[in-house]
Amino acid sequence: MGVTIRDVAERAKVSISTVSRVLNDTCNVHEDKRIRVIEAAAELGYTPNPAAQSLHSMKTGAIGILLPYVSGEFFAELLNGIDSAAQEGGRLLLISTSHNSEEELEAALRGMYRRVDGILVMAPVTTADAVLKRAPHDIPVVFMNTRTERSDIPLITFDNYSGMRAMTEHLIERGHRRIGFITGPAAAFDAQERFRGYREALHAADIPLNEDLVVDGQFTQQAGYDGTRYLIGMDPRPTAIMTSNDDAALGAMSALREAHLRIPEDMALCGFDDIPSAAFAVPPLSTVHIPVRELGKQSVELLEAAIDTGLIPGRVSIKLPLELRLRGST
Amino acid sequence: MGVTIRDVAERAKVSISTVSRVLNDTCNVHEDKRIRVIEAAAELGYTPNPAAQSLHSMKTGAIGILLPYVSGEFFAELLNGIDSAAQEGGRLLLISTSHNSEEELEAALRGMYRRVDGILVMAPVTTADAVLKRAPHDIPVVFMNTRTERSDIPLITFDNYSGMRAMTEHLIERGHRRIGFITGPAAAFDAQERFRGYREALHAADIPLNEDLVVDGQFTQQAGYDGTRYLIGMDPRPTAIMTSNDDAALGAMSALREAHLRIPEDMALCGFDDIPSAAFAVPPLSTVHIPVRELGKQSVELLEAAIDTGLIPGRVSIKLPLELRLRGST
DNA sequence: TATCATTCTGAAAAGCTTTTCAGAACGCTT
DNA sequence: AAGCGTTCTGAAAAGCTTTTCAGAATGATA
Repeated sequence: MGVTIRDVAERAKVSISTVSRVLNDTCNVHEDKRIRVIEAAAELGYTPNPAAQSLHSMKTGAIGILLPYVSGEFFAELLNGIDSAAQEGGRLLLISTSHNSEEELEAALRGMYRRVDGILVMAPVTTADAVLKRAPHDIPVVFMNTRTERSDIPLITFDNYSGMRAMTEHLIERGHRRIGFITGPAAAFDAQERFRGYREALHAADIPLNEDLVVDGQFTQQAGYDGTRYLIGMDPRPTAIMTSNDDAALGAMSALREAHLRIPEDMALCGFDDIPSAAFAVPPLSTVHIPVRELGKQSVELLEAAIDTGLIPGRVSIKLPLELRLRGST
Repeated sequence: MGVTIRDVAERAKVSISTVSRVLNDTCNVHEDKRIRVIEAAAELGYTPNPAAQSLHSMKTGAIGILLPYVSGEFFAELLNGIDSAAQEGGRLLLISTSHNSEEELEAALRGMYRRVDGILVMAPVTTADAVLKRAPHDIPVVFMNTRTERSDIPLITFDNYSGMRAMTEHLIERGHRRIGFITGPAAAFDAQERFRGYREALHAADIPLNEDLVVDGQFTQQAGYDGTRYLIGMDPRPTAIMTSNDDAALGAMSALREAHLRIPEDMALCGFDDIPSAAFAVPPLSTVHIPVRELGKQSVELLEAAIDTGLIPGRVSIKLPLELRLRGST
C-alpha cells in the first residue's frame, strides 16, 4: 500500500541503506546517487514510516497531554500555549482527559505508553505520586498545578493561595465584611488553595469565618449562578461575592443582573483566572490574572528539555506569579 | 529497557507466539500455560509496544484532528465533543492547528502520516480539495465546516447562511432597518456564509445594503469591541448590531456598556454560536445555536465508521440544523 | 604496477509484534 | 496397536527503518 524505503531504493537503483543515509544526511554518499535518491523519494512522495522509526529509535516525536477536561476558555488558552510550544519544537500532541476519575486517568496513561516521549499532566484532584505510579517509568513526566509533597518532581504551578488572599484583602480594604465565597470542586487542589487564601485573609483581618457565606460550587458558570442566587437570598446578604474562577463569576453576574443588583454598588464581585472574557464582561471583572498561556509554554519547554537531555529535572518547581487585575466589578 | 513479549515468554516458559495468542485471545491455549502467561505479564507489567503493533497491523488506534486554532469556548466545546467520542471508541487523539496557514496545514498533515487511522479536518479558509491533495491518501478524511464543491466528500456542516438569515429576519421583524454587521475573517468560509445570510435577508426585505454599516472583523472579542466603537460613532447610528460570532458579540457588549448604551433599548445585539457564556451574558445574548458538541461527536463517529469499514463514505454530507436562541439582547 | 588509505556501498541485524505454517502431542476409533 | 483427526505449540517470516560491519571501488603513492 504505502511507499517504503524499498521502493525508493529500487527506483534510485541503490540499496536501502543508501536511501536512509541520504534522507538522514548521515554520512557521505556520492553526489549522483544522492540526487537520484532525492528525486526518487520526491517522485514517489516517500515519507518514512514513523512506527518503524520509533521501533528502532525508541523515540516517537510526540508528547502526551493529560488534562482533567477541555472546556471553557481557561483550557482553550492553556492548550493554545501548549500547542504553540509543541509546534515550535516540532512535536505532535496527544491529548487525553481524565475527568478527574482514577480509571480514566489510568486508561489515558496506559494509552500513552510508548506513544509519546514525555507526558504533561494536570491532575488537580489527585497527587503527583499517584500519577507517577501509573505512568510509564522510562519517560519524563512534568506536572502542572498538581498536588505533591515531593520537591524532586518537575512541577509548574501558580500561587492559588496568595492570589486569592490578595483579592480577599482587596475587598476587605474596600470595607467589605460580609463576603460570600463560592468554592470550586471540593476535591480539587487549586480550589482548596483558593479557599484557604480567602479563609486566611479573613482571619488576618479578624473577621470570623461565617460558614453560611461559603457555598459549594464548581468551576462552572452554572455553579456561579446557583451559588449567587443562594447568597443574595440571605438576610442580611453579603456585600461582596468571591468566586473560585471566572466562569463562576460570569454565572454570578448573570444571577445578580436578574435580581437587579448593581455591580459593584449593590454587590461587589470577583473571579480568578483572568480568562479573555473577564475583561469584556459587563462590568469588567476584577480577577486574579494567571499567565495561562505561559504556563502551557513553559511546561512544554521543561518537558522537552527533559526529553532531550534524558534527565528528569529534579527540584524544578516553578511558581508563576499572579497579579490582581482590578476592574470595575469591585 | 522496556519489557517485551520475549521477557514474558521466558518468564512463563512458553514461546512468544503463545504469549501473543493468550494476550490477544486469538486461539486455544492450554489452561495452565494461559495462566502462566497472564501472571507473567502482570508481574512484569507488560504492555505491547504500539510501534511494533502498528508496524504489523498498519493501524494506529489514533485519529488526527486538524483545527484552525484552539482558543475560545467554541473550540473548547468542539474538542470536548471530539474527545468524548474518541474516548468512547477507545482511540487516542492527535491534535494539530493550522492557524489558517497553508504551510502549517501541510506540515500538520505530513506529521500525521502513518500515525493516525483517519483525520478530522476543519479548514474554513481553504477547500476540502486542497486539503485532500496534501493528506495521506490511504486513510479517510472527514471534514467539518469546510468549503467544497464536491458532493462525494464526507462533510459535516451547519447552515451558517440560514442561521444568520433567520437572525437578520428576526431583527427586521422587530423593526430594525439600520443594522450594523461586524464580519468574521474575510477568507473564512463560515464568515462569508454568515455575511451572505445577512445580505440576502436585507435584500428580501427590500432594505438596501449599506456598506458603511459593514465592518471588517475577526472572530474575537477585541474585533467585536473595536467594530462596535466604530458603529456607535456613526451618525445616524444603527439601531442593531449583528456580530459574526458570540465572542465578537461579547466584545460588542463591552463597548456598548462603556458608551452607556442600553441593550436592547438603545442598541440590539446578537451573536452566533451560542457558546456557554452567551446565556450568562448581561443581558443574555440572542444568538444562533450551533450544536457544537454534537458536531464533534458526529464527526468522530463518521470518521470511525469509515476507519472500521475501510470505506470512504461518499456523499455523506450532514448539515446540522441551527436554531435561533432569542434572549434579552434583541 | 602494486599497495595502501580513503571513501562509498550493500548485506544483514536489531527493534517488537502478529500470523502463518508445519510439526508435536493427545485422544479416539477400529 | 495402528491410524486418524484435533488441539496446541513453536519456529520463522513479515512489517519498515536505522546502523553496523565488512567488503568494494577509487585515488594516491612508491
